[in-house]
Order: sequence, then C-alpha cells, then structure tokens
Amino acid sequence: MTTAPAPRADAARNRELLLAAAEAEFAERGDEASAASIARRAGVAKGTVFRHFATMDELIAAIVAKRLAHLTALAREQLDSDDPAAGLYRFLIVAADQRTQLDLRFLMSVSNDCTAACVRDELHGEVVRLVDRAQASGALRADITGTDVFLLMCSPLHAVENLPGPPRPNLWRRYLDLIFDGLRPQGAHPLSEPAPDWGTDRTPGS
Amino acid sequence: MTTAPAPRADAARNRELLLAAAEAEFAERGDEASAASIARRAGVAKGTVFRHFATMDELIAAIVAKRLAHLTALAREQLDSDDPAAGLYRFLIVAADQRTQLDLRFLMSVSNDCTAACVRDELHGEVVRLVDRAQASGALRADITGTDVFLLMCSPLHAVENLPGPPRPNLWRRYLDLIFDGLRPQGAHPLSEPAPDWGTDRTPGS
Amino acid sequence: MTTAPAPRADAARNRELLLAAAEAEFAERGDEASAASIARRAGVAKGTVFRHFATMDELIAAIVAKRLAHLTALAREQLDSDDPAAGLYRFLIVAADQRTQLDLRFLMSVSNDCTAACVRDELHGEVVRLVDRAQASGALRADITGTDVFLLMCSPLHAVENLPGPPRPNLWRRYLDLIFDGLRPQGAHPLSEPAPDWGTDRTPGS
Amino acid sequence: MTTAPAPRADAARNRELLLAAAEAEFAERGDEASAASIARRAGVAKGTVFRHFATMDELIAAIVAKRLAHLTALAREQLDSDDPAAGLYRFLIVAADQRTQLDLRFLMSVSNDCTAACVRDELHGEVVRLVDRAQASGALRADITGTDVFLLMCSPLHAVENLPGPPRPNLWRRYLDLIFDGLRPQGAHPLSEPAPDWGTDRTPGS
DNA sequence: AATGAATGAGGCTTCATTCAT
DNA sequence: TATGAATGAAGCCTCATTCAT
Repeated sequence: MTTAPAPRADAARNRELLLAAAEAEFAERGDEASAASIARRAGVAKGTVFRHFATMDELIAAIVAKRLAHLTALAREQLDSDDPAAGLYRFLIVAADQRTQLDLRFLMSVSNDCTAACVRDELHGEVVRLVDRAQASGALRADITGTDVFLLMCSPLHAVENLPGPPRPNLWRRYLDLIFDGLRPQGAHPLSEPAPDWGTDRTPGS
Repeated sequence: MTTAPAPRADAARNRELLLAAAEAEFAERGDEASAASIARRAGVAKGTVFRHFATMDELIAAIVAKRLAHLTALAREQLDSDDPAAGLYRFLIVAADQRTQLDLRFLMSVSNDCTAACVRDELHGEVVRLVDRAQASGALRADITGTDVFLLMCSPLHAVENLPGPPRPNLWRRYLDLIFDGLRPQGAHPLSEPAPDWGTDRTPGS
Repeated sequence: MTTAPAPRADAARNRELLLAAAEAEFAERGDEASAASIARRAGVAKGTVFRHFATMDELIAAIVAKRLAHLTALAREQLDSDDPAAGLYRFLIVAADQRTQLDLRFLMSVSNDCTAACVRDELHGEVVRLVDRAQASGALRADITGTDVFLLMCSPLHAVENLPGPPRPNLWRRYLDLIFDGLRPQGAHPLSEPAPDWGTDRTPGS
Repeated sequence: MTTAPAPRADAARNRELLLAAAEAEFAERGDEASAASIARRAGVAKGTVFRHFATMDELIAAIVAKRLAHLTALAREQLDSDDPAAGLYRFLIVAADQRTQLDLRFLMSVSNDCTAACVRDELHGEVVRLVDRAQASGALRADITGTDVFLLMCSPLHAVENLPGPPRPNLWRRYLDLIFDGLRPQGAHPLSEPAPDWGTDRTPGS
C-alpha cells in the first residue's frame, strides 16, 4: 500500500507550493504567467516545476483538477440542504465567491487531459443532482438541465470582466441573481434550442 | 479630383485581407495567432502586416473597433422597431449570430487604445437606448440597466464554449433565451448588488 | 554635349535635397539614420532615395565624396598663403570648424567605392602639398609626412567625443593645438615607426 | 563551506567565452556584430547570450567595463615607476598595444550604464594621477591635465584606422610618439581653449 | 530530488531594397 | 520620374523544455 518512500514529504510540499504559486500567478497575471515566474513565486528553481509537471499544460490541468474537485466538494455539501433551490443557489455563490472558478478557457486547451476531463465530469454530475432536486421541488423551470446550469456557472464572473474601470469585487452576484431568475418557472418562455447532451462517452483524445 | 488614392486600391484590399485573416486566426487559434500566421493566411509577407498595423496591439484594436462598430450599427437598426423588447432581443440574436462578438477579453489588453475604448462606449450607448425603450414598454424589469445587458451580451457564447464534445452551432440561443427570461419583470427577485456605473469619464491612462 | 534632357532640373534638385537631408540625419542621429528618415526629411518618398542612390552605401559614398571635395577646396585655398605653417594650421581649423569632417568610419565601410577613394586620394594630395611647403619653411619637423597629418586630421574631433557631459563646441581646438605642437621641430623626439606609404596604386576592389 | 558555486564553473566559462567572442566580433565587424554571430563564435546557443547579459547593451557595458578595468590596472602599475614621464608613456603603450582600447564610441551609447560610467571615472582618476606626477617632474607641459591625456588616449589607434591598404600593426606607435611630443614643455604654444572639466558629479540619468 | 544553465524555436519589429502604379 | 506598398532577411528577445551537476 505504501508505494512512495518517505523523502517524498519534501517533494509533496513542493508540489503544493507550486500549485498554489501557479494559481496565484495565473490569477494575477493571466497569460503573462510563466514557468519562471511561478517557480520564483514558489521559491524553487525553474527545473523543479518540470520535475513535478512534465509540461505546462499538465500544470494547468492539475490546477483545473484541483479547482474542480473543490467545486465538487462544495456541490456535495449542498446536496442535503432542506431547500433544494436555495442549496443550488448557495453552491453557485460559494463557487464563485471563493474565486474557485478559474477561467475555464484552460479547460478547453486541456480537455484532452484525462484527469481534468474526469474530474469535470464528476462536478457536472453533482450539479445535475443539485438541479434535479431543485426541479423536483418545483423551484426551477422544468425545461432546463443540470448541464445548462453547469455551462452558465461562470457567466456572472465573465460578465463582470467586461466592465471598464476599477473592479467591483461582488458585482458578479448581481448577474448570478439575474441569471438565476431566468431559471425559475415564473415567466418562463419556451427555449429555441433543445438541451445539450453532456456526452459522457468521450474518446480519450490524441 | 480623386487622383490621390490611385495605388491605394491594392493597399486597401490588403488591409481588408489582413483584418479578415487576423480575425479568423484569432478566432481559430486564440492566443496562438501570430503575425506570421496571419500574414501567411492573408497571403502577404510578414512585413506587410506592420505596414498596415504598426503594432500587434494596433491590429487587435482595429479588429475590435471594426467588430464593435458593426455591433453598434446592428443596435441602431433595432432602435425604431415597433416592439422594443423584440428589438432588443433581435439585436442580441444578430449580434451573436454573426459571430460578431469577438472575445472581449481582447478589449482589456487593449483598453488603453483610445479608438477601441471610444467605439465600445458608443456601442454601450446604443444598448442603453435599446434597454431604456424596452423598459419603458414594460417588457423588461425596472431594476436593470443598459450596462447590465451590455455586460451579459457575450454570456450565451461563453456558456456554450464550455460544452465538451462537438460544437452545437446554435446552442447559444438557448442561453440567450434563458438569460433574457431573467431580464423580464415576471418572477423578478431583488438583486443583491446595485447596478454598476459605466464610468464614461475614464482617464486616458499613461 | 548635352547628354541630359531638361526635366533633370527637378531630379537634380531632389538629389541635392537628399544629400543634404542625409548629411543632417547622419550628423544628428548617426547609426539611427535610415532611408525612411532621410526621405522624410528631404520631403520625398522613400523610393526616390533609391532612384538617386542605388544603395545606401552609394549614398554614403556620395556624402563622403562631397565632403572630401569640399575639404580639398579648402586645402587649395591655403596653398598660396604667405606663411605655410599658418596655412596648414588654418586649413586644419576650417576643416574641423565647418564640421566638414564626417565621421571617417564611413570611409572604411565604403573604401571600395571608387569615387570616394579617388576624391580621398585627391584630398590627401593637397594635404601632402601643404605639409611639404610647411616643412620647406622649417616650421614642421622633417620626419613627418603629409600622410601623417592626413591621418591625424580627425583626431581633435575624435578626442572631444569621449568627454562625458555637455558638449564643448570648440574644445577640439585645444587638441588641434596640442597635436600641432607635436608636429613642430622643437623638442621633437625620434619616432619609433617609419612613415606609412599612402599606397596610391590601389586595386579597385570587388 | 563553498558548496554554492558548484555548477557555476561551466557558466563562468561560458561567460568568458561570450565576452571574448563579443569582443572579437565587435572588433572585426563593428556594428555588424549580432547576438547570433557572437553566440556562434562562442559556440553556444543564442539564448545563452541572454542568460548572461539580459540585453545587448548590457553585454557591451560588460565589455567596456572589463576593458576599462584592465586599463585601470595597467595605469596603476606605472604609478610607482621611477621616471614619471616614462611611466605615463609606457602606460599609453601597453594600453594600446594590448588592443585594450575598444572603440570608446561604445561608451556613449551605453553611458547611462552606471557600471561602465563608474569604471571609466576610475580609469580617468588613474590617468590624472599619472599625468600629475609627470608634470611635477617637469617632463610634461604645465597647461594640460589628465583629462586631456585621457581624451587623447585613443587617438593613435583612430589615426591608423584611416590609412587605406593593408594594416600596419604597429603604426599607431608613430602617432603616439608624435602626440606625446606635443605634451612636452619644449616648444609649447599657448592653447586656444581652456582645459575641460571631467564633471565627476554626473546625474544618474533616468 | 533540486538546481539553474543551456537550448532553440518562435515572436515582434525594423529596414534596405524591389516593384507596380 | 516619383510614389509608396510589398518584400523578406535579420535583429533582439522570451520562454518552455532539457540536461549536466
């Protein structure tokens, strides 16, 4: 069961250091982040980055996986709330609030990474469950799916990014509210396109 | 009297070729687009890119300006429609439908370009007008602003980008419908954050 | 005899404009001077530069030739002065004073240009003549040659260039005086190297 | 105790290789020298140039600093010679002889580099000391300064550069002798310009 | 396992020169 | 002849990745 020897303690710590540094760099500097700046921030040598993550894409995949796993956990926390709709709403709040939503652009450039794809599927599953519960309780319109909510999850944060001038840290809540109102049964109009398939059976990629 | 722009015919054509090639490259390859790939696609030498656009940023600014100007025109077309809400909805449709919405992230990396900023402000103004009319007609909830709609404009396209698997070209309509339902008066819940200022009086930046 | 038709008037004027602009640009901006900046300064299109001078090197050669020819004229003016040594001194003064001495670096990168080489040889000849007269008058030490003086001609200007801080426009005179004192018979010490040959019979080069 | 600089051995060697290659390239090809040609000559990859010198200017500054530091050392060696004038003369000889005098034009394009400026000031100081001693001994005319000699230091090499035809490796000695004769008290004529200030208190520049 | 030097492909930009108008 | 657009070879520099220590 113990496949890894002891001295890994240091290595594991470095891995965490690097992940944290990378998240921070990508968050602060976006595309400007580089292996060098991440290593510097983590306090390790550049070579160490590549000992832990063979490729920059792998690093990104690891971040994404971590973030998505965290989101999955948050979703599960809300699965047994008394008010299903409130639970879903709270999930969407905490998910964004903890800036846990890394720009999902990354997911696409990495979607052929198996790990990230799997963990994303898992999160998707939880969101589906949350949505199903809320629909069963009648608080959500019947013509939407968990996949819809999954896809819309980042919209509040995206919307806010296009506002010029100084950032308004909580403004995204406004757009979450607005979008959430669109998910309710009241005043729902028919949708012009059918719901998308999540497509669980993906081919592994290249 | 028009003796001057004689050899400009070719040049103007090249400029359009370049803009088109650049749009296509950025659309297809995003950050990977380069002056070289754009030139290749346009069928001109690399140096020609820089005759027309002194800087890569200038090229991007030109694309953004062109796209936003187009959107502005589309918005104006809907300003005198009989049904204001339908007009706004149609604007949002055609805007997205013509994939006219270049990823607005670019605007941020270029926001210090005066032209792009100005033309963006102009588009914002038209959207505000459209929204005001729709509100006056009672078809839109009263607690939202044109700025809100402006910020949400790209959300349908963004949402769709996160769907794994083969693309569904019109799926974005589904999310436009959903979001639009959230803008209606029926079933509106109070919003947790006040509307943002557009901040017309921006400082030019260094 | 009239090999050139009338419309050359314009062309000739442009040629002078270009030469003047090029001199000014090289003087002000040194290596930073470019075909574009020269054309701009001359008020013509870039293509026109190359109609008059097939190559940048040719332009430089033309400038050098013009400058050297001017120097030659100045030298001749002093050939019949009463006091030969004073004549030589005055020549050295006016040569430098009129900033007629373009950085001779150029000469080297162009020395295979026949025109420039010829006109330089001519100037050399005049300097030799001035020096010979001065030596005959006993005002110059006997162990130096006109070639020596020719080579030292630019030294005062070169020396001054290495002074940091704000330029002292006439400081070069100090070094001309100093060097000139070294050319006098008084206190002359034997020289460790024989005088160089000018080498009149140069091969034209590629 | 000296565990740190272990892998530096190779790096240091490369740095020297690069400096040497750069000196050679600049000497042979002047402005034509490029990062690529330097790297090729040093037998390293182009990127390695920039690991050692962040900028081309930095490389040049390093060369200049190295050369000037060497000159400074040579000057100090002569400070305690018995015959002050001979010491100064020997300094000027060895300085030029070891082709240690890189074209000082470079200094100007780099004068905002603090290191180079400082080391140049240092060399200037030593020359001043050598000249002061020689003046005190009566072997040098009284109306010149160390700054004068500093400025004239490169003149013999410059003079030689203007001789067409095959190079005469030691010809510069002839002009050093000539110039040195001008520095002696015998036959000195009054100088038309006062001595320049070195201007020790330069502002650092932006 | 960690380090940091080395690599080399690739990006942006400049500029002398050519060429169609 | 003049124009100015087009060309393409370099130039400088960055950065992910590899490798010797």
